[in-house]
Amino acid sequence: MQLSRIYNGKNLNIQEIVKKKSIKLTSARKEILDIFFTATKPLSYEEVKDDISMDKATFYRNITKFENEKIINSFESNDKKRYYEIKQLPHPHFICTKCHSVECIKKEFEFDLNGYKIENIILKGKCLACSK
Amino acid sequence: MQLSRIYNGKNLNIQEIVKKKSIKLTSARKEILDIFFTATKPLSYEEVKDDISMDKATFYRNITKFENEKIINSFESNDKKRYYEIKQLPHPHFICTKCHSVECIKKEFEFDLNGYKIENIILKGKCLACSK
DNA sequence: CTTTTTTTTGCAACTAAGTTGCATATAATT
DNA sequence: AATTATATGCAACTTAGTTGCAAAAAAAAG
Repeated sequence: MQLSRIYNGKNLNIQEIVKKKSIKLTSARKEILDIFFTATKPLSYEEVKDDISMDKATFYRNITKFENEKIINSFESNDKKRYYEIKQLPHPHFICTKCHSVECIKKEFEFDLNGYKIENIILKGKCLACSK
Repeated sequence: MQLSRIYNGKNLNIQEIVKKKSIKLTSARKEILDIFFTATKPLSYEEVKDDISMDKATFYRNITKFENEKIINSFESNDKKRYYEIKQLPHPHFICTKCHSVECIKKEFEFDLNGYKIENIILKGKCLACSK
């Protein structure tokens, strides 16, 4: 189990992060955080359910807690599912309207709407494979 | 009932548009198109249901048809609802993560991801009222 | 370390946006 | 006007996510 990773520019482990947020580190929460810390893209419940041992109610309740504590970030896709990722430096996401794949975009993107606070940018369209 | 509007740069009326797409012009479809032609922002089924006389099955089936015919465009919001608008020149949308309001953004944007075909840009964050 | 209190978990039942099957109604075609 | 094709309403269904509740696990108190 990988317990540490770059998080907001600092190399922290799960215990430290959770401690800072005063969340009890239960085994269910360890499982969830471990999966999302090692993931390279946002994942839905469907994509992780076979790798976790808890009930879906527990998964969703913990995810909600992590979101409130700003450890996890989420957004809706076209496929009616919600996708979750560890909150890192803000970056755009791409969602394919054909195959519903979700990717992180490394490229810089700036968009200034004065007065509005932009938290996430989602680009929708056809991914590399689907636009051929 | 407003039956014409600028559509893809041309001033067409509903009959002409529907004719071009070879869709039967039923009264349910007229109702739907009229609402979306006069709307100034994307709307969900919930927001229009009191202004239409058809069953929700009919609404969704027709919306799906309009999407296939590229008359209507849709995207998912944070509130689990789908939002629909008449397909016009591509423009970004803003979704408030607090009050769930949906707006069209007039401001120009450009984002080039080579190989990817971008169809819609969705900015998520706090709207003017909610970021105070 | 044992008891009490607080938080978390699993289970099952629920919610709500959107979908589907089917018989009937409406629109377009002949 | 009759025929054929398509659209509609209704009710039943689907499914991601939520909620109530009793049991289990942690933490706090004694």
